[in-house]
Amino acid sequence: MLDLKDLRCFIAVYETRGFGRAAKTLNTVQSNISVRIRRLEDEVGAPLFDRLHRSIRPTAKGEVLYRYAVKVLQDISEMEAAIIEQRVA
Amino acid sequence: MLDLKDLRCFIAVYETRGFGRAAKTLNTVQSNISVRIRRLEDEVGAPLFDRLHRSIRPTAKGEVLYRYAVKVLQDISEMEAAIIEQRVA
DNA sequence: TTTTTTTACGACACACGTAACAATG
DNA sequence: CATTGTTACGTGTGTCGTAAAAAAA
Repeated sequence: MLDLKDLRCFIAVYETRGFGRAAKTLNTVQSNISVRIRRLEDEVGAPLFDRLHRSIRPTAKGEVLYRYAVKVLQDISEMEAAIIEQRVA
Repeated sequence: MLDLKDLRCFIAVYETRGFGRAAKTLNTVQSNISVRIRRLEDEVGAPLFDRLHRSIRPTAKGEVLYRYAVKVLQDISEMEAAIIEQRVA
């Protein structure tokens, strides 16, 4: 089942163009990033990044996912802010 | 940290007006619902439901959360559909 | 007695960080 | 050799369902 951590992880990899750099961003290690991305790819049923020699590049599905993932996390931030401020939709 | 399962759980409780009924909806048991809602309330820092004698009622924060939670889950459904259809944002 | 939520508990699964590996430049 | 992603493993944390409790109608 889809997890928000997977989404945050994917976004970090997409934006930093690297598993190791994403790991630093999220204060964790490469191996955790690796398994999360692989599990995401298993769920999607297709690779999200092309592994090149020394860098990675998002696939077409990766590009699509990124736009939606950003929106979802923005909505969640908005929700959290609304809850503590007691603001109404 | 916020979890999508918590959100689904909260929505089920809100819509069914009961922990037990939510449990049936989600194919689980009351106790799991109870701990998830309590953890959500701990994160929010305030109760989301008023426990009445034989029923529950959402608090003001609960009402606010519900609107946003529904939107978040809708966005996620949209994202999942877009990924398998390769549709662009 | 039935229906509700809460709490305790044991078993299993998952997530995390460490470490080692392979491959590239 | 430095940097990349992958894999294996031990430990801890979490999740799940069962069972029992307490309260109310």
